[in-house]
Amino acid sequence: MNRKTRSRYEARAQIMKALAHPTRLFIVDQLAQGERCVCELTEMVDADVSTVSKHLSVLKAAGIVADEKRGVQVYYSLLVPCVLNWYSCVEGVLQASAKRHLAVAQ
Amino acid sequence: MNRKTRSRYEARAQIMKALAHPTRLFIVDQLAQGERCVCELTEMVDADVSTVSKHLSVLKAAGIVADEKRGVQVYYSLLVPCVLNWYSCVEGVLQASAKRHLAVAQ
DNA sequence: TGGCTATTTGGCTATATTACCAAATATTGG
DNA sequence: CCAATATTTGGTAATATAGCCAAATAGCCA
Repeated sequence: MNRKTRSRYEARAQIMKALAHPTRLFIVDQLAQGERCVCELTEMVDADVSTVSKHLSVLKAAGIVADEKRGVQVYYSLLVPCVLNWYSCVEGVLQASAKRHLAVAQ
Repeated sequence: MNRKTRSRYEARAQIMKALAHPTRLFIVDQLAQGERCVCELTEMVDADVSTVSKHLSVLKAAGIVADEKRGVQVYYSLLVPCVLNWYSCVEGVLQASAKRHLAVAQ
């Protein structure tokens, strides 16, 4: 793997990494239904505001969400809805794994 | 977010995390073209065999690849080709980010 | 059997990530 | 301006991840 190839895969991995966290996946799901401010997300997630804020900054840095300040609140919105299409695949993996574990147990 | 919801998102994140590494993404791409043994992948990746082996075990634990021992070699194959569909979305994010950076630079 | 090759596992260190708290910043309204 | 609220940032401790080396394991063949 040469340098150019490696950096391409690193860029991709960076984006995947931004999504590879339960709280961030949850946030993305919420934003799929419409924009939300940090306070709303914080209440839904049930973690410290600073924690949620940092999760949002990770998603923003990856280019997955956008933020817009309105008054004292900051509203986040989903910039790339196509990530939602991944779920069917992820669920497929989960179900296949479940089946496999079942088979092993028999 | 209640316990059940959280564990569902954790399961999903686990799978995403397994893919969120440049080397593992590269490996998945190679396996998309057909099964490969650890030694072949090691040569392509250019890292220690033990490192590649561990990456493969992460992918296997997530249910993304399967392994089959044939003689002294172990061949890995892609169990879930649908992950390849994610690339178009990832590339979209990357291009959008590039555009945004360009716009900021102006 | 004994040596050779392929792979995995254990151990270790360096680095990255996460979560919380506390403090800083920004905006609104009195 | 001051107080109150929303958000971000800095600091820190706990945990997770990644890479390498060395050692263990497994199969093949002379």
